[in-house]
Amino acid sequence: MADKRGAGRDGYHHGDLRQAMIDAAEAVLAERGVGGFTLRECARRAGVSAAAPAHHFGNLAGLLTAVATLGFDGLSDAMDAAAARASATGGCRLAAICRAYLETALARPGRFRVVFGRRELDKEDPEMQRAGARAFGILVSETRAHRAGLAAPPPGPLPSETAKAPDFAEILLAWSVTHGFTTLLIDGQFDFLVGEDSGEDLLALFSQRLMHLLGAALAPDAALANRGHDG
Amino acid sequence: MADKRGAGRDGYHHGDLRQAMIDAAEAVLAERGVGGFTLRECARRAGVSAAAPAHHFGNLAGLLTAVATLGFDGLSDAMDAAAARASATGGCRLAAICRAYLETALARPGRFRVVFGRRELDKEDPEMQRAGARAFGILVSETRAHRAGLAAPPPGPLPSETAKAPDFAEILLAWSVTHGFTTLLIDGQFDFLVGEDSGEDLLALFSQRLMHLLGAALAPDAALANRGHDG
DNA sequence: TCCCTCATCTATACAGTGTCAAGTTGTTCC
DNA sequence: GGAACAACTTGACACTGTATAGATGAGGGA
Repeated sequence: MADKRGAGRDGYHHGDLRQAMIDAAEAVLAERGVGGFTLRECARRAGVSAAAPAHHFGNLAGLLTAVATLGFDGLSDAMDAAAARASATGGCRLAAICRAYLETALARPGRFRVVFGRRELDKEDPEMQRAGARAFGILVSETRAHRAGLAAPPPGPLPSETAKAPDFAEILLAWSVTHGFTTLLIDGQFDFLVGEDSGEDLLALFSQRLMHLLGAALAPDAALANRGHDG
Repeated sequence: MADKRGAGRDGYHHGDLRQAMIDAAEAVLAERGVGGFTLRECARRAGVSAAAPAHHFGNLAGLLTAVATLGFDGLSDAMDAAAARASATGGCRLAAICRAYLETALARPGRFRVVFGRRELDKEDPEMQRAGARAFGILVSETRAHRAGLAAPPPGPLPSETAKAPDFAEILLAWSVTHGFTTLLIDGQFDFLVGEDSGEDLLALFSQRLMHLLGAALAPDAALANRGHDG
């Protein structure tokens, strides 16, 4: 007999508390942000005592790690879809995944902040490691294919095995500019530069300039031109 | 009569609690990171009750805002010094300040994380607004001078008044790549790419590639070459 | 000299947090 | 049907940030 608490809740046992906690966590993150995130509040929304989640997640870090895993996979899914769309329309795949990275983070800032270290996570968790490796693998293979002038990355060995290739500096720079722009935008660091309402303009500007930047800095011959400057 | 609690502590009153709290905050940040930061722990180290700091900082956010102000000014000082050094040795000023940004963050990761939004700050605080505007002003003027082919930025109006200039996209990208690289490096997101001990190599690599990237993407003619790509 | 004022600090209390130990409930399997 | 076990509750603990009221000492005017 499901009472009004929601489907699956039929008395003492919840039914699917793990999923309910994750849903509640996402809702709390969306409403109150990372700073206002609380394990007890999530348990309250799932209609369960404060100690109940411990059986599924161990502790607070465990729940956040599950959210971070979702975040990584959300990034990967969005990047994959964007790359496929770009291939279909003849656009640049690398620019498309960078823009997808930014848009995904903008759609769920709280989740994105959980992924990128704003609170303690369990970095040994195998599921999260898999999701993280998958997301980074997309960045690696797409950057490499872009530099090689290929239409799309060929199927090959796992990215983590080939990550120490000599061109990983370009991969890091492509990721850095995307991640940096995303982080600064989400954290409102650009607010005193542009009005609140011009977020769309900023996004379009990013895409446009990013194209040029990627084209100029990550071209196949870029790694060979080694100038003698000093810092 | 100063007892063993420290200079200036002569009984009921502390003497310079404000500075002592800031020092304690920096120490706690260095030891335990942002996540382990606690107002009560700082008060404990300053040899003072938990409620004492309220009179100087209002609340926890007030103390963190003071630390963030220090962080902004630390960034500004390091960038100014690096730019002057670059001018003296004939190096690229923009690359020098980007590298200084990275090195300053690496030297005090906890302080850097406080500056960039890992915990609640008082964004209306005038001192912090001044420090933030100063740091960003350096980035703006140096990027603009770099793009104009000048040896150094000329004295002119306040950067905040001219920030909406048409070339602010390039300023944002230069900041983004530096900030993104810094954030990812500090948060250990590159750890599975490179070994723990090769931080120096990564820093050198960053400087070298950054030079090329800045040269290619932020050259004076870069803004004019507007290709018809679509995201 | 005394006393008054006021910023500074202490003591105490309160609601809220994460986590642990022990007990309760329901399911599943023999 | 009973046993074993996972899932959940209850109650407690140490800890947090913050509010309030009271204690302390420094400085200024008479």
